[in-house]
Amino acid sequence: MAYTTERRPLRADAQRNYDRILGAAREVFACQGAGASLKEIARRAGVGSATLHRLFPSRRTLLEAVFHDRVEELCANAAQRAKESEPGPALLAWLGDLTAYAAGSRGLAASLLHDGRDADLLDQNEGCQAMITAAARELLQRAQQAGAVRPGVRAEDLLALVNAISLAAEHHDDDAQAGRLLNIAIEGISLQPAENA
Amino acid sequence: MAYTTERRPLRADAQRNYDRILGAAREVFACQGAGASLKEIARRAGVGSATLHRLFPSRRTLLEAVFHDRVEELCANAAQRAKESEPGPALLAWLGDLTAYAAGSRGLAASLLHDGRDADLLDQNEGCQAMITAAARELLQRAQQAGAVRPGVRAEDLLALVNAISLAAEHHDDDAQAGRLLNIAIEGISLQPAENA
DNA sequence: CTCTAACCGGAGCACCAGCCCGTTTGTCAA
DNA sequence: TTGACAAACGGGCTGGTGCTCCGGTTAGAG
Repeated sequence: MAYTTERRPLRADAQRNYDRILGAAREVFACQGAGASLKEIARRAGVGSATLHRLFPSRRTLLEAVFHDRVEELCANAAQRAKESEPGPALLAWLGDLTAYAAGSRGLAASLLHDGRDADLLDQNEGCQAMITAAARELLQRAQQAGAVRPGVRAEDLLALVNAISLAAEHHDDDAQAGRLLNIAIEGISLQPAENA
Repeated sequence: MAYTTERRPLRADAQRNYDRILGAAREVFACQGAGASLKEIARRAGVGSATLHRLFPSRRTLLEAVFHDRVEELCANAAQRAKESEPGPALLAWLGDLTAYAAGSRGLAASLLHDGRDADLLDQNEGCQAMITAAARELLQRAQQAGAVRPGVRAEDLLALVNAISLAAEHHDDDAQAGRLLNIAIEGISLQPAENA
């Protein structure tokens, strides 16, 4: 809840506003999607819009902050999966987690797409993207060493694909679609011949 | 160029404006992406914004009109591919065409996503989406009958995936990514065991 | 307690999509 | 050819956005 820029401790009032904004953003994003009005968030947080823009210079900064804990959780899942399953299944299971999560949090996918060349996000390199990429790379590497996944597949591609799938599925009424699309992708990275069903 | 609503012939001036807007939209979308300002398009077409909104009730209507000919071309490609290749390779080749095209026309993918529940688009069911879906279904069905593609795969899913891939690749600097992602998807739908490279 | 720098937030800017409505213009019948 | 009328036009308005400027407020160090 009290995640802040590590630069220098915020002044007490600033920290309070930071938390309020984060809370409001969580609610608003959840029910209106990631495209929601920032003014509305500021209003609901009882804060001027300038304050919001000072603490979160871009919409994406805010999104990253909002999703930060849940992404951490997801990365923890990755470690857990790695421990309790074989490399191959671990990766697959985690991709499932990821898809479910991304499809569930409306608009996360969309916002993560919008180009990484976001100045203030790059130096603060503990961004969500970086964490997830690291986790994915780890799982993928082990799966590849175990021979469960084709060697040509890259972690970034896998993530991009999952991201894209979530995004696509979000906009079709069909709830099960994300699962089917993921399945297409998975069958694609699996080394074993596909079943003949 | 002179594609119009088939309802009733537009009055001469209206038709002229229709064409001008289409021309301007083509230019503007091409260089600014599909999110470009509609006012700017109207301005460049030498037309009031109301006129644009009357002839094209939504941004998507305009996009559909702009891309209509090229989509037709794409569907013609599908027939061509079907004639000159085996069912399996034909589908794969066409998916390649589709990806290349979608990745090339910035923003088409994004706009096609945004939910199909667009009233004025549904009755005018000769929309791009419908044409492409039909073409894909045809190719897919033949490929499946020939045993080249797993039976579980649906045409809509395939299209959604290609669409998602184009969208994802568009936002990463990596130009070759679309190809790699498509490859992941393809290996996934192929019935033959993956090569051991 | 004082004083400064950090912080606040409303007013303002530029932009957008979409609509209203008085005006112009194409079209068709007389 | 002319007249009448519906069709089409487009400027300007509304209500929204993201973002910034700047005069006022306040936390908190000394």
